[in-house]
Amino acid sequence: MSSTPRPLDRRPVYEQVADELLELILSGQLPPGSVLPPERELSERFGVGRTTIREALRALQTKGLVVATGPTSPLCVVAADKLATDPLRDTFVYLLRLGRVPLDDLIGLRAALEGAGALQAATRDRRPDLTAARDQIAFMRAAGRDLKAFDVADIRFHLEIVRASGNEALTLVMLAVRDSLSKALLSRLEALTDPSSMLQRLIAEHEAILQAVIDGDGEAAQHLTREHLRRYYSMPSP
Amino acid sequence: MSSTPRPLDRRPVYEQVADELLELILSGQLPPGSVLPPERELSERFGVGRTTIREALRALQTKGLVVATGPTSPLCVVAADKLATDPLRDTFVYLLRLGRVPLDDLIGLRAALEGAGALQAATRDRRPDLTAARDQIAFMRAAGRDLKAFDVADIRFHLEIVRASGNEALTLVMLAVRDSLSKALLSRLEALTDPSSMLQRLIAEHEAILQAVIDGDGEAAQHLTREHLRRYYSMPSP
DNA sequence: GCTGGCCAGCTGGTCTGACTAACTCAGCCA
DNA sequence: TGGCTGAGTTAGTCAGACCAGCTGGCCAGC
Repeated sequence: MSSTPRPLDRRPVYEQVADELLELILSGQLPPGSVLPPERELSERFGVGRTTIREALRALQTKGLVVATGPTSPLCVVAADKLATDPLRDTFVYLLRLGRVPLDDLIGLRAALEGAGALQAATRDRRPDLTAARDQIAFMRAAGRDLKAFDVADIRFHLEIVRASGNEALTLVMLAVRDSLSKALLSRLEALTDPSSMLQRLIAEHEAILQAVIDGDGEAAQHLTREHLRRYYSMPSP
Repeated sequence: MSSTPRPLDRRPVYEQVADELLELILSGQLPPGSVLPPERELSERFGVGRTTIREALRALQTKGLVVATGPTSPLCVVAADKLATDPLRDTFVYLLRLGRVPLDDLIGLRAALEGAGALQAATRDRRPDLTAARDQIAFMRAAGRDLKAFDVADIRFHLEIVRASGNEALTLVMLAVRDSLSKALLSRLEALTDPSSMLQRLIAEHEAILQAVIDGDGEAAQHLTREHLRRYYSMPSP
């Protein structure tokens, strides 16, 4: 009776289909930006029902590898530059909300990432372009009491510093962690009754960080960044 | 005719169902480890077809929030401590294979994470327990020419150092990055014809890192870790 | 009384066929 | 020429059905 020994392909079919499609995407046979065949065609091609195809596609969609372009148009493979900070951020949110990691650890992770980014930016061979970061400090000054505008410039400044490290992976993870934190913490600044002195201090800290990076003092850049973030996230009651 | 203004719930129903289930999980109304109701019951309760329920569950499953316990048993909410290194690692794999981030950036990210972990481990208030890390160095020595055994101890050593930082988030991300790298790179050690001298050097580097952490010299611990990893990943041709 | 096997019912996995709503585009009409 | 119409295609959704594996209870045989 062992004519078909069934070498343990006990995994559900939709998983196998998802894996095959995944490999087609990762191997480039379904290049980024290309449109996937319609569900019914995939259904025929794989010899499985449309339900199964849909569940496989849903998995790929959740992973951020394929995206819907319109209500009734076929899915398409995500363009490489549009790919996936969302799943990263979501994972951090889940880890936080399910109590797998404490909030302080996420803050520490952001401090570690940005500290390392500043260090790398300050010490890399090719001097990074920091005009964008400098501009953000000017925006912070110009913001005056406009906390919203200040916050935008703040966010942008930190992004530019990490970006100056030239490490795309560092940048992406930092963004994901920051987003997950901002989902957990309401903006600290808005809790302050008289934010102006705090804003002055934040501007000064940003300036110090930028200067350290410009001076190529990686150690200082890292340390200032870490301390700056730690203070920021423990703000109203330092 | 505007009796039902349809306030723009244009998102597909399975997404809305997934969001509701997600919120039930994150809010603790479906606590970790609890069993989800059967698909047919969810179908009735939400007033949607079973197809829709299944697609929503598939999304949650892909995010790693619910897991199948058996071939025919209902899904259950993942236990907090089992949650999600996989989606994290997968994301890095996709970023890498789709060319969104270069390999060197991922290596740099791991160096940044582990460097920061070593720094934190060396400078935290409460002295960390490093006996496990020390043991791993002994195992490396005992491994002799057994590259497999050496590698296991190597992996474990790095894990213990980051774990000594006390930052769970740092540890999780580091593990995910490392796994994604090991999927991209075959073990460097196996490419060497005469690995013994290299192994000696690696052991010495591990010892130096451990010593720096024990000495509380965060800066040295960080620097040694970063350089160690950079060398390791560019190994056969330094 | 206990054990073994049988059976019914529940579950997820899968398929089929059908319908709806929205998009696309060719072709028609003004 | 330019706008409109209608057919075709598509994802989204549903209902119903069947299978395979597991669970629990029941019953016959020891």
